Amino acid sequence: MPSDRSRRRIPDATVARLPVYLRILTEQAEEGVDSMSSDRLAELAGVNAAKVRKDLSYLGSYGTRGVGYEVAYLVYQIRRELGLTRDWPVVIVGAGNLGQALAGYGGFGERGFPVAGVVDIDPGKVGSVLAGVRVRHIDELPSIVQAKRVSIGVIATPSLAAQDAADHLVAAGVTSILNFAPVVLTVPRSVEVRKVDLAVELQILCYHEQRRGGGLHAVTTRSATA
Amino acid sequence: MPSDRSRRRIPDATVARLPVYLRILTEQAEEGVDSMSSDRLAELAGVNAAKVRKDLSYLGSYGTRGVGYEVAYLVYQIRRELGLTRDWPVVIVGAGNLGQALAGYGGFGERGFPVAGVVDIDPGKVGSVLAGVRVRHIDELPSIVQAKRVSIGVIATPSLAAQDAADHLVAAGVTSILNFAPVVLTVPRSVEVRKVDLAVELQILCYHEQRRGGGLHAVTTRSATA
DNA sequence: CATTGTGAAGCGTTTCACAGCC
DNA sequence: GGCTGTGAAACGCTTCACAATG
Repeated sequence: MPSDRSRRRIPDATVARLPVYLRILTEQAEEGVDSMSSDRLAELAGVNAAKVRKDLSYLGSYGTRGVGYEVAYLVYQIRRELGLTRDWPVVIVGAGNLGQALAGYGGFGERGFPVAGVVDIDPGKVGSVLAGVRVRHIDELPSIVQAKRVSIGVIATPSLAAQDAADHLVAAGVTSILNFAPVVLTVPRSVEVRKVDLAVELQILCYHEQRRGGGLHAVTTRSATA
Repeated sequence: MPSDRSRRRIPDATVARLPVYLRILTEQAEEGVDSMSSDRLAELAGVNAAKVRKDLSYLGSYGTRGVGYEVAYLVYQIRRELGLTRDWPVVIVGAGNLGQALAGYGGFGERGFPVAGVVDIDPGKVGSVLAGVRVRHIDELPSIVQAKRVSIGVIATPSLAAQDAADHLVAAGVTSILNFAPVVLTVPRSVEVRKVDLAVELQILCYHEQRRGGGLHAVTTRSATA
C-alpha cells in the first residue's frame, strides 16, 4: 500500500489551530453530528471560514464540495496528522502546587497524555502520592523515561530550578518540553520547547485594559480563541 | 507638562514579548547590571537583536547609541507601557485543583496581580480557605468586582462551566478574561480573552515529536522562548 | 567605534474571490 | 445551488543592512 504519508510541511499557525478543530469536531461527533461545513466549524472555533478551509487543505482534500466535511473522518485525519494515534506519556518535574494540580488534572490522561511519573528534587516530597501517582526522586528520571518511553517532559518547578529540570530532562532523553516556569530555557536545538507563562498572559491583558482607559464599549457579541 | 502619552499602536507580537524583556531586565537590575545592549538582552530573551531594537523602538528612543539601554529606565518605560504602574486585582472563578494552585501561587500577587477573590458555584466549596483566601459563592462576584475594582477574571472551572463563568464575569463588569478551560468562549467584543490550553500545547509538541520520527539529532545549543 | 534606530526587503499568515465540483 | 479548494492580494512580523550618533 503506497500510503500517502504526508511529508508536507504544515504552517505553525495551522498546527496550533488543529487541536482546537479536533476538540470541537470530537464534541460534535459525540452529539451525533456527522457532517459539517467550514462555515459552521469556523463559527464554533471563533475563526474565519477561509482559514478553516485553508488549514484543512494542508491535510489533504477531505471535504466534499457542496456538502462539507465528514466529522468522523476529519477527526481521524487530524489525529493522524498531529500524531495522536498513540499515547504520549509525560513526566512532570516538580511536585509543588502546580505539579500537583497537573497530575491531578484528569483531562491529561484522557486526552492521550498519561502521567508516566512525577519527580521532585526535594527528598521531603518523594514518596508522597499525588492523584494516584507516587512522587519519585529526580535521579530516577532516566529510568522512568526509558521504561515508559517518555518523550515529553513538563516543568512545574520554581523559576530557579527550571533550567536544572530542563537539563535533567534532556539528559534523560526527553525531546519535547512544556515549561511553566517564567524563564528562558537553554536546551539543545533538537529539543522543542513550548512555554506557558501566566504572568505574561496577565500582562498582555493588562496592556489592553490600560489602553481602553475608561471608554464606553458597544456590546456586540463575538467568539474568541487564543 | 505636554506628556508624551503614547497613543501609538504597538504590534501584538511586540506586546507579547515586552513582559519577557521586563522580567529579564528586572532580574538584571537586581544583580546590579545597569546598562545593557540589545545584543545582550536578545541573548537572554532567546531572540534576535534586531527584533529587540525594533520592539523597544515602539516605546520611544530610550537607548544610547554606542552604549546601550539604561536598565532601570527601560524597566520603568516597559512597565508604564504595559500599564503595570498600578496593581490589577484578579478574581478567580473555580476553586478546584487549578483554582487552588493559582490562588496558592505567590508569584501572582508579587507581580502586581493580587487575588481579590476566589468564587465557586458549589456551596460545598464555599467557605473553605485557599492560601489565605476564603472561597465565596459566585453570586458575590458583582460585589467583589465592584468593591475591589477588578477588571481581570481568571476562569479555572471545568469546561462545561466555563461559558457560564464567563457570563458571570462579564455581567459583573470584568473586561479581560484569562481562560484555562479548553473551550471557545462567547463574550462581547469589548471583552478581551486570552486562552491557556494545556492539551493544545501538548498536541503541538506531539506533532513535532511525531514528525521527527526517529532521526538522530545534532546536539547544538540555543535558547527558547514561546 | 560600538551600538542604536529604522527604511526596506523578505517571509509567513490571513483574507479575498472565484473556479471547480458534487 | 452550495460548499470546497486554492491562486493571488493584502497584511503583519521578522530580519537585514546601514546611516545616524553619543
